[in-house]
Amino acid sequence: MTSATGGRRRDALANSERLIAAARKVFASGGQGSLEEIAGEAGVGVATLYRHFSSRESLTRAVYRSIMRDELLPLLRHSCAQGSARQSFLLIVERLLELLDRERGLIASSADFAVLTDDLLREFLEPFAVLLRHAQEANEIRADLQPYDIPRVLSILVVGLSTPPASPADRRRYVSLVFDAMRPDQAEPLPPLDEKDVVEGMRSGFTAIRIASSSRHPESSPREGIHVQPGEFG
Amino acid sequence: MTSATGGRRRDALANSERLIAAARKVFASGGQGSLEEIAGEAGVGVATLYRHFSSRESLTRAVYRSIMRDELLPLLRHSCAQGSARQSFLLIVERLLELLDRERGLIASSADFAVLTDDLLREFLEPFAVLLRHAQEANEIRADLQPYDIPRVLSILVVGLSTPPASPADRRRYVSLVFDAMRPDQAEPLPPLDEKDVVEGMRSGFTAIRIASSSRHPESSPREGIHVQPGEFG
DNA sequence: GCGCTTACGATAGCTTCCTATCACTTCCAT
DNA sequence: ATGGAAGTGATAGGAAGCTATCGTAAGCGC
Repeated sequence: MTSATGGRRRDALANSERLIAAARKVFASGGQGSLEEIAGEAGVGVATLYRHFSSRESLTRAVYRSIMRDELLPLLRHSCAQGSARQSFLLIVERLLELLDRERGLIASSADFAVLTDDLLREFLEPFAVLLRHAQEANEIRADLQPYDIPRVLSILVVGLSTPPASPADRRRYVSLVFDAMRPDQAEPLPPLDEKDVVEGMRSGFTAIRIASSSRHPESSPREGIHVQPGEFG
Repeated sequence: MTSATGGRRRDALANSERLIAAARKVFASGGQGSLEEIAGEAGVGVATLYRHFSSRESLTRAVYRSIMRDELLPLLRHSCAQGSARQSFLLIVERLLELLDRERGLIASSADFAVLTDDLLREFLEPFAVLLRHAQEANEIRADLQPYDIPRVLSILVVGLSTPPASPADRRRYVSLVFDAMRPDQAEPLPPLDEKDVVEGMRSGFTAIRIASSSRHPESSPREGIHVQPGEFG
């Protein structure tokens, strides 16, 4: 039981990563590609692909997570250290939209791109919560927004402006529109969040940022989660 | 060439409608159902299904359109005659969300539910434009929103709150949030719409409400469009 | 009513995703 | 270094979407 790798053999771990890299490459070429093609690109048999990822959806999720980890995590680390928190959210949405614009294959490969995006953004709940608190303390964002709202709103925006793909101008327009709704001087107090969501958010998001949505997708393995040092974003 | 039916034989037209009804029934039972199952339910062979609908996506689109026509059109007719236009938009989103909550099968059957929703809502551009103008004249909605924005914003909301399905409380919350962004006393003027969209909207939406997005889905036949009497919503 | 056109059912076959099996190889703890 | 656990490729096969064909039936213009 090699603690760092979750007890998996080194070759298995390597194959897993090669599969994700291969899928990422195939997706980047525009199409979703057959699973055989992806397995071939990774230099393994299709059976091995299925051993690591129970379905196309599962592989796609891993790829998406890998992209988010590479692109979003640095951005978040940087944002927390400095700058307007409201601006950071803007940056994150725009960055995400921009990179998804080049990832039509990934989107095509997702059976449910919206659910995927929502799940993955929820894994960033802790850093989002920190950013939100900063923004609210600076009176940049309305006080009745709660941490759980952030991944949800971001995913609604990202999905809504990726499918169908919006032009850069339209992206700016609708992102601005929604961000206008987050101003501190709002017209009406928001209706409350569903209690269930809040509780779930607290439980799965704040203690340790792993898979926030394991209940919806039990096959997802925790070892594939996005890992954030607890308290790193304070 | 029987003008009203677009020159199709009566039995073919009937089969088309039976197929839509059958699919609607199968979808309502929760699953997406195999196409053979749907064809069986309609009492026709699977080849006939493909003769009328080139793919599952095409059939799903027809079902979705049929639902929208049945549910949304009366609501729009009623809204235009009376009441707050802003309230009408609210009603439409909520109505749509409510009925989609019972249509998980339809959603599952859509390869791209977001594109479908966006396309279909765009077919209502004219009545939306009328409602918007009323709302703006009554200073209920910010003046820099344009007709084309309405279907887009509505589809973003509807899709974002249907996948993953949001609780009624969450739906109210996020609908309220976005509608707050549409208030007349907005913080910042919106960045402009993409010119291309505006032009396309004008061309395909305002002259005659048929298929607003024929360029993206050429296989859609005009005869299946949602028909609105020109000028009915004024 | 008649004949042409259109639409039909049945069926066979292709592709992709996915499951399952099995003999063989690689890794790793001891 | 070695035995056993973990991992692997190859492959066969099933389900579903989709295409294509063909002989037959039904609608429609005349």
